[in-house]
Amino acid sequence: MDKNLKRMATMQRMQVTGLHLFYSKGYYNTSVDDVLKELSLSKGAFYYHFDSKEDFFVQIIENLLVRKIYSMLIEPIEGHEHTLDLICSCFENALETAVHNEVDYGFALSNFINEFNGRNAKVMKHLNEILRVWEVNLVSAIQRGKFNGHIDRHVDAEGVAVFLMSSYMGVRTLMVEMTPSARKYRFMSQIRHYFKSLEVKKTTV
Amino acid sequence: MDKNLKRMATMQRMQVTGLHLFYSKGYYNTSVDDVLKELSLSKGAFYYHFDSKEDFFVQIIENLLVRKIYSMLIEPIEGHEHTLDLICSCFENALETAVHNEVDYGFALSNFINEFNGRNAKVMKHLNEILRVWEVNLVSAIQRGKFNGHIDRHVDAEGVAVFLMSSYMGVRTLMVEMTPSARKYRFMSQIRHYFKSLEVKKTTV
DNA sequence: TTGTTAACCGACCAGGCGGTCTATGAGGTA
DNA sequence: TACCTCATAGACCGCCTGGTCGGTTAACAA
Repeated sequence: MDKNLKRMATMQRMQVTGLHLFYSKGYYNTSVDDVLKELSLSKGAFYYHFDSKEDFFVQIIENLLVRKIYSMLIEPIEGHEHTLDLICSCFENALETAVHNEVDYGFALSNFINEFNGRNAKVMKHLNEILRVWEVNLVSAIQRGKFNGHIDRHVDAEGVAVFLMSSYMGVRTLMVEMTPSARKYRFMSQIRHYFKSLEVKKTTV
Repeated sequence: MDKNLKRMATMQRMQVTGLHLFYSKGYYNTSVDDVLKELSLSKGAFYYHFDSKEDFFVQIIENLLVRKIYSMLIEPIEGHEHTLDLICSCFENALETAVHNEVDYGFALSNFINEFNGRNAKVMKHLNEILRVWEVNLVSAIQRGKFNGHIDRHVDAEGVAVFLMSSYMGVRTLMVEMTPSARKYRFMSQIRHYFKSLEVKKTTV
Protein backbone atom coordinates (compact mmCIF):
# COMPACT_ATOMS: atom_id res chain seq x y z
CA MET A 1 0.00 0.00 0.00
CA ASP A 2 2.75 2.38 1.03
CA LYS A 3 4.76 1.06 -1.91
CA ASN A 4 1.85 1.60 -4.21
CA LEU A 5 1.55 5.16 -2.96
CA LYS A 6 5.14 5.97 -3.89
CA ARG A 7 4.62 4.43 -7.30
CA MET A 8 1.50 6.51 -7.87
CA ALA A 9 3.22 9.68 -6.67
CA THR A 10 6.10 9.31 -9.11
CA MET A 11 3.79 8.51 -12.01
CA GLN A 12 1.63 11.48 -11.10
CA ARG A 13 4.63 13.81 -11.04
CA MET A 14 5.72 12.58 -14.45
CA GLN A 15 2.26 12.98 -15.91
CA VAL A 16 1.75 16.50 -14.55
CA THR A 17 5.10 17.61 -15.95
CA GLY A 18 4.40 15.75 -19.18
CA LEU A 19 1.05 17.45 -19.73
CA HIS A 20 2.59 20.82 -19.05
CA LEU A 21 5.37 20.28 -21.58
CA PHE A 22 3.24 18.57 -24.23
CA TYR A 23 0.73 21.39 -23.97
CA SER A 24 3.28 24.17 -24.24
CA LYS A 25 5.72 22.65 -26.73
CA GLY A 26 3.63 20.03 -28.49
CA TYR A 27 3.83 16.24 -28.19
CA TYR A 28 6.23 15.54 -31.05
CA ASN A 29 8.35 18.51 -30.12
CA THR A 30 8.86 17.35 -26.55
CA SER A 31 11.24 14.49 -25.85
CA VAL A 32 10.97 12.01 -23.03
CA ASP A 33 14.27 13.39 -21.80
CA ASP A 34 12.76 16.87 -21.56
CA VAL A 35 10.21 15.56 -19.08
CA LEU A 36 12.83 13.63 -17.14
CA LYS A 37 15.25 16.55 -16.97
CA GLU A 38 12.55 18.67 -15.35
CA LEU A 39 12.15 16.07 -12.62
CA SER A 40 15.78 14.89 -12.35
CA LEU A 41 14.70 11.37 -13.18
CA SER A 42 16.24 8.88 -15.56
CA LYS A 43 15.17 6.90 -18.60
CA GLY A 44 15.09 3.82 -16.39
CA ALA A 45 12.45 5.31 -14.13
CA PHE A 46 10.32 6.36 -17.07
CA TYR A 47 10.29 3.03 -18.87
CA TYR A 48 9.78 1.24 -15.60
CA HIS A 49 6.43 2.99 -15.19
CA PHE A 50 5.31 3.43 -18.80
CA ASP A 51 5.46 1.20 -21.85
CA SER A 52 6.20 3.98 -24.32
CA LYS A 53 5.88 7.68 -24.92
CA GLU A 54 2.49 7.07 -26.51
CA ASP A 55 1.26 5.02 -23.56
CA PHE A 56 2.47 7.82 -21.30
CA PHE A 57 0.43 10.35 -23.23
CA VAL A 58 -2.72 8.24 -23.29
CA GLN A 59 -2.51 7.94 -19.50
CA ILE A 60 -2.09 11.71 -19.26
CA ILE A 61 -5.25 12.16 -21.30
CA GLU A 62 -7.23 9.76 -19.14
CA ASN A 63 -5.92 10.93 -15.78
CA LEU A 64 -5.47 14.65 -16.25
CA LEU A 65 -6.91 16.09 -19.46
CA VAL A 66 -10.32 14.45 -19.14
CA ARG A 67 -10.74 15.72 -15.59
CA LYS A 68 -9.52 19.20 -16.42
CA ILE A 69 -12.00 19.61 -19.24
CA TYR A 70 -14.75 18.02 -17.24
CA SER A 71 -14.33 20.38 -14.32
CA MET A 72 -13.92 23.43 -16.53
CA LEU A 73 -16.45 22.97 -19.32
CA ILE A 74 -18.86 20.19 -18.42
CA GLU A 75 -19.57 20.11 -14.71
CA PRO A 76 -20.35 23.86 -14.49
CA ILE A 77 -23.27 23.55 -16.91
CA GLU A 78 -24.90 20.57 -15.26
CA GLY A 79 -27.06 22.70 -12.96
CA HIS A 80 -30.78 23.16 -13.40
CA GLU A 81 -30.96 26.92 -13.41
CA HIS A 82 -31.17 29.09 -16.53
CA THR A 83 -29.08 27.01 -18.94
CA LEU A 84 -27.81 29.78 -21.19
CA ASP A 85 -26.60 31.79 -18.21
CA LEU A 86 -24.75 28.73 -16.98
CA ILE A 87 -23.00 28.22 -20.31
CA CYS A 88 -22.24 31.92 -20.49
CA SER A 89 -20.52 32.13 -17.13
CA CYS A 90 -18.80 28.80 -17.79
CA PHE A 91 -17.24 30.18 -21.00
CA GLU A 92 -16.52 33.47 -19.25
CA ASN A 93 -14.57 31.69 -16.51
CA ALA A 94 -12.73 29.40 -18.89
CA LEU A 95 -11.63 32.31 -21.06
CA GLU A 96 -10.69 34.40 -18.06
CA THR A 97 -8.34 31.65 -16.92
CA ALA A 98 -6.71 31.73 -20.35
CA VAL A 99 -6.34 35.52 -20.24
CA HIS A 100 -4.53 35.29 -16.92
CA ASN A 101 -1.90 32.87 -18.19
CA GLU A 102 1.16 35.00 -18.73
CA VAL A 103 1.73 32.81 -21.79
CA ASP A 104 -1.20 31.02 -23.35
CA TYR A 105 -0.91 28.09 -25.72
CA GLY A 106 -4.57 27.78 -26.62
CA PHE A 107 -7.11 25.09 -25.86
CA ALA A 108 -5.14 21.96 -25.04
CA LEU A 109 -7.77 19.61 -26.48
CA SER A 110 -7.93 21.28 -29.86
CA ASN A 111 -4.15 21.66 -30.02
CA PHE A 112 -3.76 17.94 -29.50
CA ILE A 113 -6.49 17.15 -32.02
CA ASN A 114 -4.65 19.22 -34.58
CA GLU A 115 -1.39 17.53 -33.76
CA PHE A 116 -2.59 13.93 -33.84
CA ASN A 117 -5.22 14.11 -36.55
CA GLY A 118 -4.33 11.72 -39.36
CA ARG A 119 -1.10 10.72 -37.61
CA ASN A 120 -2.14 8.62 -34.63
CA ALA A 121 -5.58 7.02 -34.70
CA LYS A 122 -5.24 5.51 -31.22
CA VAL A 123 -4.65 8.84 -29.50
CA MET A 124 -7.31 10.47 -31.66
CA LYS A 125 -9.87 7.98 -30.36
CA HIS A 126 -9.26 9.17 -26.80
CA LEU A 127 -9.38 12.85 -27.76
CA ASN A 128 -12.55 12.41 -29.76
CA GLU A 129 -14.15 10.69 -26.83
CA ILE A 130 -13.68 13.87 -24.78
CA LEU A 131 -15.28 15.92 -27.55
CA ARG A 132 -18.18 13.50 -27.65
CA VAL A 133 -18.83 13.77 -23.91
CA TRP A 134 -18.67 17.55 -24.10
CA GLU A 135 -21.11 17.59 -27.00
CA VAL A 136 -23.56 15.23 -25.31
CA ASN A 137 -23.56 17.36 -22.17
CA LEU A 138 -24.10 20.56 -24.11
CA VAL A 139 -26.98 19.04 -26.04
CA SER A 140 -28.70 17.81 -22.90
CA ALA A 141 -28.16 21.17 -21.19
CA ILE A 142 -29.88 22.91 -24.08
CA GLN A 143 -32.71 20.42 -24.12
CA ARG A 144 -33.13 21.01 -20.40
CA GLY A 145 -33.40 24.71 -21.19
CA LYS A 146 -36.09 24.04 -23.74
CA PHE A 147 -37.95 21.85 -21.26
CA ASN A 148 -37.71 24.52 -18.56
CA GLY A 149 -39.10 27.11 -20.93
CA HIS A 150 -36.00 29.28 -21.12
CA ILE A 151 -35.06 28.30 -24.65
CA ASP A 152 -37.30 28.46 -27.68
CA ARG A 153 -38.59 24.99 -28.52
CA HIS A 154 -37.72 25.37 -32.20
CA VAL A 155 -34.02 25.61 -31.42
CA ASP A 156 -31.87 22.79 -32.76
CA ALA A 157 -29.96 21.57 -29.71
CA GLU A 158 -27.33 19.64 -31.69
CA GLY A 159 -26.74 22.63 -33.93
CA VAL A 160 -26.28 24.98 -31.00
CA ALA A 161 -23.88 22.53 -29.36
CA VAL A 162 -21.70 22.26 -32.48
CA PHE A 163 -21.75 26.01 -32.86
CA LEU A 164 -20.76 26.62 -29.25
CA MET A 165 -17.94 24.09 -29.34
CA SER A 166 -16.67 25.52 -32.61
CA SER A 167 -16.66 29.09 -31.46
CA TYR A 168 -15.06 28.27 -28.12
CA MET A 169 -12.28 26.24 -29.73
CA GLY A 170 -11.71 28.93 -32.31
CA VAL A 171 -11.58 31.86 -29.96
CA ARG A 172 -9.04 30.09 -27.81
CA THR A 173 -6.77 29.81 -30.84
CA LEU A 174 -7.46 33.42 -31.71
CA MET A 175 -6.56 34.52 -28.19
CA VAL A 176 -3.08 33.00 -28.14
CA GLU A 177 -1.53 36.00 -29.78
CA MET A 178 -2.52 39.64 -29.61
CA THR A 179 -5.02 41.27 -27.31
CA PRO A 180 -6.55 38.19 -25.71
CA SER A 181 -8.64 40.15 -23.25
CA ALA A 182 -10.15 42.40 -25.92
CA ARG A 183 -10.98 39.38 -28.03
CA LYS A 184 -12.48 37.62 -25.06
CA TYR A 185 -14.70 40.60 -24.36
CA ARG A 186 -15.87 40.85 -27.97
CA PHE A 187 -16.44 37.15 -28.19
CA MET A 188 -18.54 37.03 -25.02
CA SER A 189 -20.66 39.96 -26.20
CA GLN A 190 -21.50 38.13 -29.39
CA ILE A 191 -22.21 34.90 -27.55
CA ARG A 192 -24.67 36.75 -25.34
CA HIS A 193 -26.23 38.34 -28.40
CA TYR A 194 -26.54 34.93 -30.01
CA PHE A 195 -28.04 33.47 -26.85
CA LYS A 196 -30.65 36.20 -26.73
CA SER A 197 -31.84 35.03 -30.14
CA LEU A 198 -32.36 31.51 -28.76
CA GLU A 199 -34.58 32.55 -25.86
CA VAL A 200 -38.35 32.17 -26.00
CA LYS A 201 -39.87 35.15 -27.72
CA LYS A 202 -41.76 37.19 -25.15
CA THR A 203 -45.06 37.86 -26.93
CA THR A 204 -45.06 41.60 -26.55
CA VAL A 205 -48.48 43.18 -27.14
CA MET B 1 15.07 34.61 -68.40
CA ASP B 2 14.66 31.01 -69.49
CA LYS B 3 17.08 30.07 -66.73
CA ASN B 4 15.11 32.09 -64.24
CA LEU B 5 11.99 30.28 -65.32
CA LYS B 6 13.49 26.90 -64.55
CA ARG B 7 14.64 28.14 -61.19
CA MET B 8 11.16 29.42 -60.35
CA ALA B 9 9.55 26.20 -61.51
CA THR B 10 11.72 24.03 -59.26
CA MET B 11 11.17 26.29 -56.27
CA GLN B 12 7.46 26.26 -56.93
CA ARG B 13 7.37 22.47 -57.08
CA MET B 14 9.23 22.24 -53.78
CA GLN B 15 6.93 24.74 -52.13
CA VAL B 16 3.73 23.09 -53.31
CA THR B 17 4.94 19.70 -52.07
CA GLY B 18 6.19 21.30 -48.87
CA LEU B 19 2.88 22.96 -48.08
CA HIS B 20 1.05 19.73 -48.73
CA LEU B 21 3.31 17.74 -46.37
CA PHE B 22 3.54 20.42 -43.68
CA TYR B 23 -0.21 20.74 -43.71
CA SER B 24 -0.91 17.04 -43.49
CA LYS B 25 1.90 15.93 -41.16
CA GLY B 26 2.86 19.13 -39.39
CA TYR B 27 5.99 21.23 -39.83
CA TYR B 28 8.15 19.67 -37.14
CA ASN B 29 6.99 16.22 -38.09
CA THR B 30 8.02 16.60 -41.74
CA SER B 31 11.69 16.45 -42.65
CA VAL B 32 13.33 18.22 -45.53
CA ASP B 33 14.13 14.78 -46.90
CA ASP B 34 10.42 13.90 -46.91
CA VAL B 35 9.80 16.78 -49.29
CA LEU B 36 12.80 15.88 -51.46
CA LYS B 37 11.90 12.20 -51.63
CA GLU B 38 8.50 13.12 -53.04
CA LEU B 39 10.17 15.05 -55.86
CA SER B 40 13.25 12.85 -56.34
CA LEU B 41 15.48 15.80 -55.59
CA SER B 42 18.53 16.04 -53.38
CA LYS B 43 19.66 18.04 -50.38
CA GLY B 44 21.94 19.98 -52.68
CA ALA B 45 19.05 21.26 -54.75
CA PHE B 46 17.11 22.26 -51.67
CA TYR B 47 19.86 24.25 -49.98
CA TYR B 48 20.81 25.80 -53.28
CA HIS B 49 17.37 27.44 -53.45
CA PHE B 50 16.57 27.99 -49.76
CA ASP B 51 18.62 29.13 -46.79
CA SER B 52 17.00 26.82 -44.26
CA LYS B 53 13.87 24.82 -43.50
CA GLU B 54 12.44 27.86 -41.73
CA ASP B 55 13.16 30.15 -44.68
CA PHE B 56 11.52 27.56 -46.92
CA PHE B 57 8.39 27.61 -44.79
CA VAL B 58 8.21 31.40 -44.61
CA GLN B 59 8.34 31.51 -48.41
CA ILE B 60 5.57 28.91 -48.57
CA ILE B 61 3.44 31.12 -46.34
CA GLU B 62 4.05 34.20 -48.44
CA ASN B 63 3.71 32.53 -51.84
CA LEU B 64 1.03 29.94 -51.28
CA LEU B 65 -0.80 30.14 -47.96
CA VAL B 66 -1.54 33.86 -48.13
CA ARG B 67 -2.98 33.53 -51.64
CA LYS B 68 -4.98 30.45 -50.76
CA ILE B 69 -6.65 32.12 -47.81
CA TYR B 70 -7.11 35.33 -49.70
CA SER B 71 -8.90 33.65 -52.57
CA MET B 72 -11.00 31.45 -50.29
CA LEU B 73 -11.97 33.70 -47.41
CA ILE B 74 -11.23 37.30 -48.25
CA GLU B 75 -11.79 38.01 -51.91
CA PRO B 76 -15.28 36.40 -51.98
CA ILE B 77 -16.63 38.87 -49.43
CA GLU B 78 -15.28 41.99 -51.07
CA GLY B 79 -18.38 42.54 -53.18
CA HIS B 80 -20.96 45.22 -52.53
CA GLU B 81 -24.09 43.12 -52.42
CA HIS B 82 -25.78 41.93 -49.24
CA THR B 83 -22.75 41.42 -47.00
CA LEU B 84 -24.10 38.71 -44.73
CA ASP B 85 -25.14 36.62 -47.72
CA LEU B 86 -21.66 36.98 -49.14
CA ILE B 87 -20.04 35.80 -45.92
CA CYS B 88 -22.55 32.98 -45.67
CA SER B 89 -21.85 31.56 -49.10
CA CYS B 90 -18.13 32.13 -48.64
CA PHE B 91 -18.15 29.98 -45.48
CA GLU B 92 -20.45 27.49 -47.17
CA ASN B 93 -18.00 27.05 -50.07
CA ALA B 94 -14.94 26.87 -47.85
CA LEU B 95 -16.51 24.21 -45.66
CA GLU B 96 -17.79 22.30 -48.64
CA THR B 97 -14.25 22.06 -49.98
CA ALA B 98 -13.16 20.62 -46.65
CA VAL B 99 -15.97 18.07 -46.67
CA HIS B 100 -14.89 16.84 -50.08
CA ASN B 101 -11.31 16.17 -49.03
CA GLU B 102 -11.15 12.42 -48.59
CA VAL B 103 -8.91 13.17 -45.60
CA ASP B 104 -9.14 16.54 -43.93
CA TYR B 105 -6.49 18.01 -41.68
CA GLY B 106 -8.36 21.11 -40.59
CA PHE B 107 -7.77 24.76 -41.30
CA ALA B 108 -4.12 25.07 -42.33
CA LEU B 109 -3.72 28.54 -40.81
CA SER B 110 -4.98 27.59 -37.37
CA ASN B 111 -3.01 24.34 -37.42
CA PHE B 112 0.18 26.26 -38.06
CA ILE B 113 -0.68 28.85 -35.42
CA ASN B 114 -1.10 26.06 -32.90
CA GLU B 115 2.16 24.48 -33.95
CA PHE B 116 4.31 27.61 -33.90
CA ASN B 117 2.76 29.55 -31.05
CA GLY B 118 5.35 30.18 -28.36
CA ARG B 119 7.97 28.24 -30.32
CA ASN B 120 8.89 30.41 -33.29
CA ALA B 121 8.13 34.11 -33.08
CA LYS B 122 9.33 34.84 -36.61
CA VAL B 123 6.93 32.42 -38.27
CA MET B 124 4.15 33.51 -35.93
CA LYS B 125 4.54 37.08 -37.14
CA HIS B 126 3.76 35.97 -40.70
CA LEU B 127 0.80 33.85 -39.62
CA ASN B 128 -0.63 36.60 -37.48
CA GLU B 129 -0.37 38.98 -40.37
CA ILE B 130 -2.75 36.75 -42.34
CA LEU B 131 -5.18 36.73 -39.44
CA ARG B 132 -4.97 40.50 -39.25
CA VAL B 133 -5.77 40.96 -42.93
CA TRP B 134 -8.68 38.56 -42.66
CA GLU B 135 -10.01 40.44 -39.62
CA VAL B 136 -9.67 43.85 -41.25
CA ASN B 137 -11.54 42.66 -44.32
CA LEU B 138 -14.33 41.13 -42.28
CA VAL B 139 -14.72 44.29 -40.23
CA SER B 140 -14.91 46.50 -43.30
CA ALA B 141 -17.37 44.11 -44.95
CA ILE B 142 -19.64 44.38 -41.94
CA GLN B 143 -19.32 48.13 -41.82
CA ARG B 144 -20.24 48.21 -45.48
CA GLY B 145 -23.33 46.19 -44.57
CA LYS B 146 -24.26 48.70 -41.90
CA PHE B 147 -23.74 51.54 -44.33
CA ASN B 148 -25.88 49.84 -46.97
CA GLY B 149 -28.67 49.38 -44.47
CA HIS B 150 -28.56 45.58 -44.38
CA ILE B 151 -27.03 45.30 -40.93
CA ASP B 152 -28.32 46.93 -37.78
CA ARG B 153 -26.27 49.99 -37.00
CA HIS B 154 -25.86 48.99 -33.33
CA VAL B 155 -23.90 45.89 -34.32
CA ASP B 156 -20.27 45.81 -33.17
CA ALA B 157 -18.32 45.09 -36.35
CA GLU B 158 -15.10 44.08 -34.56
CA GLY B 159 -17.04 41.77 -32.27
CA VAL B 160 -18.81 40.06 -35.16
CA ALA B 161 -15.49 39.64 -36.99
CA VAL B 162 -13.82 37.98 -33.99
CA PHE B 163 -16.86 35.78 -33.51
CA LEU B 164 -16.92 34.71 -37.16
CA MET B 165 -13.22 33.96 -37.28
CA SER B 166 -13.45 31.99 -34.04
CA SER B 167 -16.37 29.89 -35.10
CA TYR B 168 -14.93 29.17 -38.54
CA MET B 169 -11.56 28.11 -37.14
CA GLY B 170 -13.26 26.00 -34.52
CA VAL B 171 -15.66 24.20 -36.79
CA ARG B 172 -12.81 23.28 -39.12
CA THR B 173 -11.10 21.54 -36.23
CA LEU B 174 -14.36 19.92 -35.23
CA MET B 175 -14.90 18.64 -38.75
CA VAL B 176 -11.61 16.78 -39.05
CA GLU B 177 -13.02 13.68 -37.42
CA MET B 178 -16.53 12.30 -37.40
CA THR B 179 -19.46 13.41 -39.53
CA PRO B 180 -17.97 16.51 -41.13
CA SER B 181 -20.92 17.09 -43.41
CA ALA B 182 -23.48 16.89 -40.60
CA ARG B 183 -21.44 19.31 -38.54
CA LYS B 184 -21.06 21.63 -41.49
CA TYR B 185 -24.83 21.66 -41.97
CA ARG B 186 -25.54 22.35 -38.31
CA PHE B 187 -22.89 25.01 -38.16
CA MET B 188 -24.21 26.84 -41.22
CA SER B 189 -27.76 26.77 -39.85
CA GLN B 190 -26.62 28.46 -36.66
CA ILE B 191 -24.53 30.99 -38.56
CA ARG B 192 -27.62 31.93 -40.57
CA HIS B 193 -29.65 32.14 -37.39
CA TYR B 194 -27.00 34.38 -35.85
CA PHE B 195 -26.90 36.55 -38.98
CA LYS B 196 -30.64 37.02 -38.88
CA SER B 197 -30.22 38.57 -35.43
CA LEU B 198 -27.79 41.13 -36.90
CA GLU B 199 -30.10 42.36 -39.63
CA VAL B 200 -32.02 45.59 -39.31
CA LYS B 201 -35.22 45.01 -37.40
CA LYS B 202 -38.16 45.36 -39.77
CA THR B 203 -40.58 47.54 -37.83
CA THR B 204 -43.59 45.26 -38.04
CA VAL B 205 -46.98 46.83 -37.30
C1' DT C 1 22.15 -12.44 8.00
C1' DT C 2 20.56 -13.36 3.69
C1' DG C 3 17.52 -13.17 -0.17
C1' DT C 4 13.91 -10.73 -2.85
C1' DT C 5 12.04 -7.16 -5.24
C1' DA C 6 10.30 -2.49 -6.42
C1' DA C 7 12.30 1.70 -8.00
C1' DC C 8 15.68 3.91 -10.27
C1' DC C 9 20.26 4.85 -12.79
C1' DG C 10 22.73 5.91 -16.98
C1' DA C 11 25.55 4.04 -20.78
C1' DC C 12 24.36 2.57 -25.00
C1' DC C 13 22.12 1.81 -29.68
C1' DA C 14 20.15 2.47 -34.26
C1' DG C 15 17.96 5.67 -36.82
C1' DG C 16 16.61 10.25 -38.19
C1' DC C 17 17.35 15.20 -38.20
C1' DG C 18 18.99 19.91 -40.30
C1' DG C 19 22.69 21.46 -42.55
C1' DT C 20 27.54 21.45 -45.08
C1' DC C 21 30.60 20.41 -48.65
C1' DT C 22 32.79 18.67 -52.65
C1' DA C 23 31.91 16.76 -57.05
C1' DT C 24 29.62 16.62 -61.49
C1' DG C 25 27.43 17.56 -65.69
C1' DA C 26 24.58 20.34 -68.92
C1' DG C 27 24.35 24.58 -71.62
C1' DG C 28 25.81 28.81 -72.97
C1' DT C 29 29.87 31.82 -74.43
C1' DA C 30 34.38 32.93 -76.44
C1' DT D 1 38.03 23.50 -77.76
C1' DA D 2 38.22 25.72 -73.48
C1' DC D 3 35.84 27.82 -70.02
C1' DC D 4 32.32 29.25 -66.79
C1' DT D 5 28.09 29.25 -64.21
C1' DC D 6 23.74 27.20 -62.79
C1' DA D 7 21.48 23.39 -60.92
C1' DT D 8 21.80 19.14 -58.88
C1' DA D 9 23.84 14.95 -56.57
C1' DG D 10 24.81 12.51 -52.39
C1' DA D 11 28.32 11.41 -48.82
C1' DC D 12 29.06 13.19 -44.55
C1' DC D 13 28.75 15.56 -39.80
C1' DG D 14 27.17 16.36 -35.12
C1' DC D 15 23.22 16.16 -32.58
C1' DC D 16 19.01 14.41 -30.81
C1' DT D 17 15.35 10.79 -30.50
C1' DG D 18 12.70 6.75 -28.51
C1' DG D 19 13.85 2.75 -26.52
C1' DT D 20 16.92 -1.21 -24.27
C1' DC D 21 19.50 -3.32 -20.77
C1' DG D 22 22.60 -4.67 -17.11
C1' DG D 23 23.60 -2.72 -12.79
C1' DT D 24 22.56 -0.49 -8.10
C1' DT D 25 20.17 0.65 -3.91
C1' DA D 26 17.07 0.53 -0.09
C1' DA D 27 13.27 -1.64 2.23
C1' DC D 28 11.38 -5.50 3.81
C1' DA D 29 10.75 -10.73 4.70
C1' DA D 30 12.71 -15.12 6.21
